[in-house]
Amino acid sequence: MKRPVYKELVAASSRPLVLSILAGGESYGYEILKQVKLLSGGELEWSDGMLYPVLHRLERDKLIAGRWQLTEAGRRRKYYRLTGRGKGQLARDRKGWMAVHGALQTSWDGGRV
Amino acid sequence: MKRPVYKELVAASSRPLVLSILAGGESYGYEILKQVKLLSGGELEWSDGMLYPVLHRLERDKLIAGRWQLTEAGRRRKYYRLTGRGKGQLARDRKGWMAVHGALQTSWDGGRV
DNA sequence: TTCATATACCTTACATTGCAAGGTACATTG
DNA sequence: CAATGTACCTTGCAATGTAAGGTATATGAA
Repeated sequence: MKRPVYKELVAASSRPLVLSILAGGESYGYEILKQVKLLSGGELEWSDGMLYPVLHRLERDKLIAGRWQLTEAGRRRKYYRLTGRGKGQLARDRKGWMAVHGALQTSWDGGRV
Repeated sequence: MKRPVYKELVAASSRPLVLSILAGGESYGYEILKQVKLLSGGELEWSDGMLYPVLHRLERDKLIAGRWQLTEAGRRRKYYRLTGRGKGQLARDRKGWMAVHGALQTSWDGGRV
């Protein structure tokens, strides 16, 4: 049984990862869950109870925009796309992430600055 | 005025970064704050109101161990060192971080898996 | 002397977040 | 007809940083 990534790390990566996935084209909740698993080589498995509130927040903040769609099979889906604001936020998140990653790398390499 | 890193990212990196700094030798709160700033090239500036509770939690969980010391100047400091448990936690945190970082990198590179 | 700055520690109220657990609904497969 | 997969949603709980406040001492400048 794989030990899951600690939740603070999930919280830190959820927005950049969702925005980044949507930067590659429209997607919907259930599919995003599978994309995250695929992107991480199976290392990350998000719960849906965590993802849907994330999507609602991102939509509320106008970083993504959603539209309901019916599949031929008769199933409802909510497709999301990245907005202009979302693109900007993704760039900032990425920059912040890389800053922290750099600090961690440096400290892991022995901490010589 | 620099926009600070979002708080979820601070939460995700605080434990691994503190443990990693202490893996390089004993240190104390005030100094750790400066080391973080240095390690990140000035990109990260933690507040002390965030760090002290982190140190208390890590000590409570036996990942670090503290001892009070008086400087010649007459100032009190609480020095912390990494414990065996702390070493193990650092290794796991690092693994988790790299898993998430890998997923982000892949998605930033275009998402082809 | 007096004032500001740096050192060095601590705590509380508040908003935010993932997690666990629960729910609804329909299609497909055995 | 039962189990599984798809696809969405919500609530209660614990944990966390932020902002703001506090205490205390040393140093250096006006």
